[in-house]
Amino acid sequence: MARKKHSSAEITGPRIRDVALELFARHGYAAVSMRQIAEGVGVQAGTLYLYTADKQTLLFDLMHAHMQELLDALNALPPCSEPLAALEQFTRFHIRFHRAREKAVFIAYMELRNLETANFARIETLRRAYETHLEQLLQRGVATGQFSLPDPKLAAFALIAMLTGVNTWYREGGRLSLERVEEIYWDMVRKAVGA
Amino acid sequence: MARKKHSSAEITGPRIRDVALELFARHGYAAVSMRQIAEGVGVQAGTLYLYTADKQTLLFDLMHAHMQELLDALNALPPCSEPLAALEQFTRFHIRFHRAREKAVFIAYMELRNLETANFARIETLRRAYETHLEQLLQRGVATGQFSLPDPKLAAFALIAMLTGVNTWYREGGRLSLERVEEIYWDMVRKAVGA
DNA sequence: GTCTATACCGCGATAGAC
DNA sequence: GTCTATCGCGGTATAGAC
Repeated sequence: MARKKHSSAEITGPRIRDVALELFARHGYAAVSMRQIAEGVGVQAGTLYLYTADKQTLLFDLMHAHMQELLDALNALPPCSEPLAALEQFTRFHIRFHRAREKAVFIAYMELRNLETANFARIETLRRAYETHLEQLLQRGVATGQFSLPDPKLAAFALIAMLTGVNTWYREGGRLSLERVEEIYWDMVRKAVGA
Repeated sequence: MARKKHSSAEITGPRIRDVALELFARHGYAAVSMRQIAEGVGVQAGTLYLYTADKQTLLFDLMHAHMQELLDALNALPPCSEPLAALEQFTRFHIRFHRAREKAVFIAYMELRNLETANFARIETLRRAYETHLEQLLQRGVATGQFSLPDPKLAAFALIAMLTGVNTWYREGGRLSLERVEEIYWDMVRKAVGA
């Protein structure tokens, strides 16, 4: 069976990234060794280097894939020209997307300082694109008079920080369903922009 | 001069904490070595162990001192029974206090996972006390009918995340003064609670 | 109180057998 | 494709001289 020849290789690459994501999120990039990752995958440490150039590249690839997925998902949302409806869509999307990727989100925020300069710049560019999307949405609402905001840029920062904060306290099976959390946060977002 | 005998000891302890704060904030606890801290202080690595039991204790002491200072400063604010005025006072206090302690704040949020279980529990207790203070303030405003909030606990989480987020983008000498930033955030906070 | 020296360990990464 | 073995380095922490 010639097919068998490459089957484990096709599995090992993604497995390495899964294990690294888990361990980096739990203990932090600097605190996790390549040997630990290898143990989680079930291979020897040297084997990792068949799939990644080095530890830094492994971190960058995880963060880059996450940010790219975030932007792709944002752009895949149904178009929505009405500012208030667009803001509600963004709010619910942000909470759901980030909630479903708790580990990747954690890494994307916490491990920025462990990226080498060039890698850092690439991730920051993607993050800025996301922030700018919200900022422009808010500006449209201000232009139509539906929102009342002294500074749309700061408002974008403030809202993103507020919404991402859900990840720090939300636990599956807790007091509130995620749907209910979306409702409560949307209520605060709507009021905060003066709509 | 017998006084001289202990003078350097009285200086070295705080110096170690200053340097550790700086390095932990910049590179992360796990990425910083005791040798680096010693070099920053200007002593040999072994000397650090005259002032701290180990690296973990050094981290815990920094975080604990920060959280204790935060609560002490909060409790030292002039009493304010009127909910709207109290919320404005809290908003401005939070932004100013956190802005003035950028490094300690960063560590207090980022290095929680590097604390051993017992140390983690102690820090979490202090953090919860701070959150509860805001939650109860919001509840008073709901009780008087001045605030309109579906869930004061979530609102407390949301507002703290939003306000702490200032630290991620604010830079001295940037487009806006801190006083102006306080105004803009207070405007959003006031609206978000339905006041 | 600070130094030098060092024990002991685990790190990232590579070489070469199979 | 994965293994074993290893290089060279740097980690935390301690011992003992001064």
